[in-house]
Amino acid sequence: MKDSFYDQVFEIARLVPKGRVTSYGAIAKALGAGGSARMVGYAMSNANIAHPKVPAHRVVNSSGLLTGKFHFSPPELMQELLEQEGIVVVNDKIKNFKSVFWNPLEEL
DNA sequence: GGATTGACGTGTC
DNA sequence: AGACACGCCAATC
Repeated sequence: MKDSFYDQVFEIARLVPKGRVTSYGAIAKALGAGGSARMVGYAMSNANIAHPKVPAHRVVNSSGLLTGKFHFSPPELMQELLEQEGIVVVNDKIKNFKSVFWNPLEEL
């Protein structure tokens, strides 16, 4: 499954710069999938076992909420990684989300 | 090959 | 502000 939708999602996810985050919808749009934001998230389920590793912690929902944190080995890992990159997370959501948001469409 | 599913998104109530 | 509903679309069963 190399040319599947998943791999495209992984690619974009890997392109997210350190200290920045993006949303599922943004990735979907960057892929031209538009409304298939759910697929992006669904694909990230494989991110845990995907190689090379995918910085899934840099991908959140449109509200900057860490929706998928419970999918990490330790759920708190997601926030940990984000904070390590200088991203402030409060109450499971990213602070200054708009400031750290990385738009794939603008970079690609 | 139809039905189910989902780490979403946007709009309403 | 918080809860609920519907739409979208590909992968999996």
